[in-house]
Amino acid sequence: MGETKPARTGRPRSEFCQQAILRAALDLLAEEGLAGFTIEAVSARSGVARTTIYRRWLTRGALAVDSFRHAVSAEFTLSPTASAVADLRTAYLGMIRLLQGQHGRILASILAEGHSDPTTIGAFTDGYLIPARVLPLHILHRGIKTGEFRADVDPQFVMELLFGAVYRRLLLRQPLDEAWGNAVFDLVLTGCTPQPQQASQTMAA
Amino acid sequence: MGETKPARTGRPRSEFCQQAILRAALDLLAEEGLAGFTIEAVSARSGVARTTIYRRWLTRGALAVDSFRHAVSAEFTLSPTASAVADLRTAYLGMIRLLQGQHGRILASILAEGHSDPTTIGAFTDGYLIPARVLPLHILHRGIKTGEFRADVDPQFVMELLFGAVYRRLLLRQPLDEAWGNAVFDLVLTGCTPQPQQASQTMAA
Amino acid sequence: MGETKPARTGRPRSEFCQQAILRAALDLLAEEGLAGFTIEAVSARSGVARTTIYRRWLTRGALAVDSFRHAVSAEFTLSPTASAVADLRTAYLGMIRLLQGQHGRILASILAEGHSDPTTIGAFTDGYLIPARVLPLHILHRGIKTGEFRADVDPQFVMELLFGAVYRRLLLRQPLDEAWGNAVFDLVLTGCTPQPQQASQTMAA
Amino acid sequence: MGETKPARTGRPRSEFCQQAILRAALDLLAEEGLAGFTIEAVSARSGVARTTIYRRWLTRGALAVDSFRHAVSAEFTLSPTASAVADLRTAYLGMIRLLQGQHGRILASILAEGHSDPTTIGAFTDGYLIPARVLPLHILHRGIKTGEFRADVDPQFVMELLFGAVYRRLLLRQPLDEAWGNAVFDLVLTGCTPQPQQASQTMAA
DNA sequence: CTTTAATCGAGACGGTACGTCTGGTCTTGTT
DNA sequence: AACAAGACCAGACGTACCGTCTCGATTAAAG
Repeated sequence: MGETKPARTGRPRSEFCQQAILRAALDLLAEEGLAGFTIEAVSARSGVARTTIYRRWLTRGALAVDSFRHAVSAEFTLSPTASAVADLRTAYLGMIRLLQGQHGRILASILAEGHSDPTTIGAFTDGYLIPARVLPLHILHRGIKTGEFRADVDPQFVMELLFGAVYRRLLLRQPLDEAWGNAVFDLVLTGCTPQPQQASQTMAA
Repeated sequence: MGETKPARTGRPRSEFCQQAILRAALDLLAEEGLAGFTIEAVSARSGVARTTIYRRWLTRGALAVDSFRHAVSAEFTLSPTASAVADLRTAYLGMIRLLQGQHGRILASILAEGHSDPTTIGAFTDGYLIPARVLPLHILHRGIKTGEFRADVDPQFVMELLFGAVYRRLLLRQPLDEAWGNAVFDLVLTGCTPQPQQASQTMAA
Repeated sequence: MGETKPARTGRPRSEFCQQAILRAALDLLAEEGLAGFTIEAVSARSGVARTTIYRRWLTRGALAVDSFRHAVSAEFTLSPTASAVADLRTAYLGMIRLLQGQHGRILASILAEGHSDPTTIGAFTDGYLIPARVLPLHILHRGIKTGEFRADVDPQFVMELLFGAVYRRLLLRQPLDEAWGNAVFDLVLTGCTPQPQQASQTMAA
Repeated sequence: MGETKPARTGRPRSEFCQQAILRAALDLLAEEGLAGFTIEAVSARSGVARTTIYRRWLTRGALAVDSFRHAVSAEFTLSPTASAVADLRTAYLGMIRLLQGQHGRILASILAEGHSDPTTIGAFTDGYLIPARVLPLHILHRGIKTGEFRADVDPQFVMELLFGAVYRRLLLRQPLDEAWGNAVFDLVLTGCTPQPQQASQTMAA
């Protein structure tokens, strides 16, 4: 990888600094949101010089995304069952549970920051969204094969609906709870499962 | 109204300034997003003194929300037809069409700003969301009465799903197009219309 | 006078306002000096509208000078004795006593303000200094006639020395006390009274 | 000195900036007095960022005093003669000559600023007045020893009278000229030199 | 007994400067 | 090289007053 050998010579980067910075960034994002999430503040809180942070992250957003990944990583392990629907629901509710606390606030920060800085959403998409989707997409594809889901269902599209509702609540500072998550899941699922008669045709008429 | 007599005395506020400020704010939000949306910049662009802006809006977010309302107001007129479903779809697609351009960018700005400033989402909810929902909610209630929608459908919840997907795309800078809008609408609708057999029960099993 | 008929018609100016403004101005100058002496503050404290103050005084300095005059006026009555020197000393010490408190602070304000605004020192000179000097100058002239003072003494110059020392102490925030005042008076007097042999000639040699 | 090692680390302060700021401050004070002497203006004129100025001087007055010192420093060299009186007169007239131009205006600015800000007069006293007095006080003490001045003369007090008159003229915007300076000096001197008979006793009587 | 004309309170308005905060860059010496 | 420390430029923040202006509401004397 190009990443493995960026610096062969000179003093190596301190792993200790890395941890201190990510920790401080995470705390600040959780406590005060974007407003308090300032390179200056991260530096002060972590005890690492400002220069060091700038050297490692080009933008505030990149640091935020890395902090989020650092916090969420290794949170997920899922033991698959026979039912793809059940597995998906478990994964979805797990995510909602996670986002109820600090992590939801941080995710919202990233989305907000992304509005002014395209590279942030790039980093978020590539660094988190896509990897995180591998598992649920896999479940969906499995379900399509077993017939639990309709064949014409677009897995990406399903994810979009499921999480669109979540993002909206996060940004509007409305609470996420499991009952609500189940309701969202149920409604979306209804549109994904095989049914005797297609409803949408009638409507378009 | 209680609003008509807030200040009987003193020099009245200039309506000209009001327009100039809202216009400038709108343009800046559309062109540069939150980053360029600075009171200083609004002042410079509108030719109105900074103090005058501060006098009228307590926060940047409040100004953003007002700009958005000012721009969107009187965009909507809907001639109802016999079908509640068709009316709702028309309204939804109309909104999507509107948000494809500048207005989408501005709405995203408001959501982003709202992350750091709770009053902004308050202003957005009270000043825009709730009033704007009156019409679609009315359509939904009508549809429930006529049996086009299932009786146990929560209109608020339906709106949440429909627009959650939209907000998510706006924030992730993904394009809104009508085909996509129709697909969202179809899927959500499937979960709202009467069906021979309830799907979700089977699934939860 | 040109002053008696500036406005024959219309609503006459309120004497009550005049008093309230001068009072408030005086208090502010005494309490906070020039820094707190703001038209806004005078307005707030006096309860009189800002416009009204601007209508009556063209500059801040003019108001300050008027306040000082208003406060000092009618403080002085002097019953002359046989000795011009004694009368002058009495007047001088009386002035020092007066300037020990608030009035000294206010006088310093006027001098300070005058630095940035020439009209203020004009107003001070014409409105206070010159009238206030009439009495001491009269005493000095009397003393010259009686031979208590040397014939070649310039009364204005004597006043300058006596009060230069006072102004200096006021501006450098050093205390004025009567012992000091007496010392100043004695030293200056030595240079004004007839003496057997002229000292200064020897010195210049 | 404790001053030599206040900050060993970090980027050292730019001497170039220091000079540019002091120069600009001096020019502004001379040209427009306190009114135009604004941190903003100093920054604009010197080309140095506002923050840099704030970092180095806590108050406007402190900067003014430093500017004055910077301008006056190394103006004075005096070659002592046999006569203490002559030396003192030379020093006094030298100072008056210096204060006739820009420097007088600047000194007045400092006194004026000092009225609202005690730290300014503190800085002025400690940073300029006291050091500048060393030489004349020395002359006076010498003169007392040699009998040119009376033994009971207080040197500080003499200086006070000499310069009180100067300050007064500066603040009242009256011109300083050498003839006047000589007259002040003569009069004050008369009170300091040995005389056949004490005048003040007669007066108090 | 109306005009008439100035005063008064209230507050909007365009400015200017304040002092603070953060961003990003740079220049030191130290590790 | 990386790192800590901190100077530096740039620019927006929100506040405080400035002096001017527009209102409507008083208030006396003149018509």
